Amino acid sequence: MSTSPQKILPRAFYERPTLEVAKSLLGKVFTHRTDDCQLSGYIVEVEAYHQDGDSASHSYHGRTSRNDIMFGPAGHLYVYFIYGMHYCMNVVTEEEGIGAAILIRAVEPVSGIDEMHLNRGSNKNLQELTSGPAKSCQAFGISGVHNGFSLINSEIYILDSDALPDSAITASERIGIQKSAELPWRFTVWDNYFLSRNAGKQKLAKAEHKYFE
DNA sequence: CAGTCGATGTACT
DNA sequence: GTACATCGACTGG
Repeated sequence: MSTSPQKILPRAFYERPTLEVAKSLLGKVFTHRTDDCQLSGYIVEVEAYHQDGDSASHSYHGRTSRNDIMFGPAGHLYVYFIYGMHYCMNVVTEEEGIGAAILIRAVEPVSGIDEMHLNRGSNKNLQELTSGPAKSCQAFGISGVHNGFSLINSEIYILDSDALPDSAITASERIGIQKSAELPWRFTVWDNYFLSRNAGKQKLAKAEHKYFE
């Protein structure tokens, strides 16, 4: 771990091709600074969504009131409500006018873990805290009120970190979708303990911190 | 373990 | 009406 002060990722980081941003988001430190504490964790699983050729994307059929944030400037949070009870969070990519974003599906907790337990409710083990998109939102206290928040100058931001080696990153099909299901636009930190699902047939090893020391 | 299924609100056809 | 970028409780082996 570097000893230099950690830097908030600038807008230029997000204003790039979505698949590049998705891969380079792995290992970065998602952070929500609240009045009481700082919730943070390494991003270990993401999925890319784009208006071009991706019928699973909320933006595929054009701009609406729900997906409006996806078409706005990069570096903002797109939060949506799903299945009547859950929130999922995305980071908006590409230049303004293009509807693209990256779903944050799993995080490895770093700080504020006690607060995450409170946010998630009782009787959860550590792995259950953030091993899914709606779990991560709940653990980090993210909900619909945060839709459209800037990741550049608000209490929600992502800190830079050293890039992971390519050998640590796995691409696979996205989870929980029917359309465009063949696109390999899910990116994971290989074998991380906090993934929402196992990437393959391998037994899920308790390998957190493997790439983050 | 793996598979199934109900909960529950909103966007969109 | 129907589908939905999910989760957790429950079943059976």
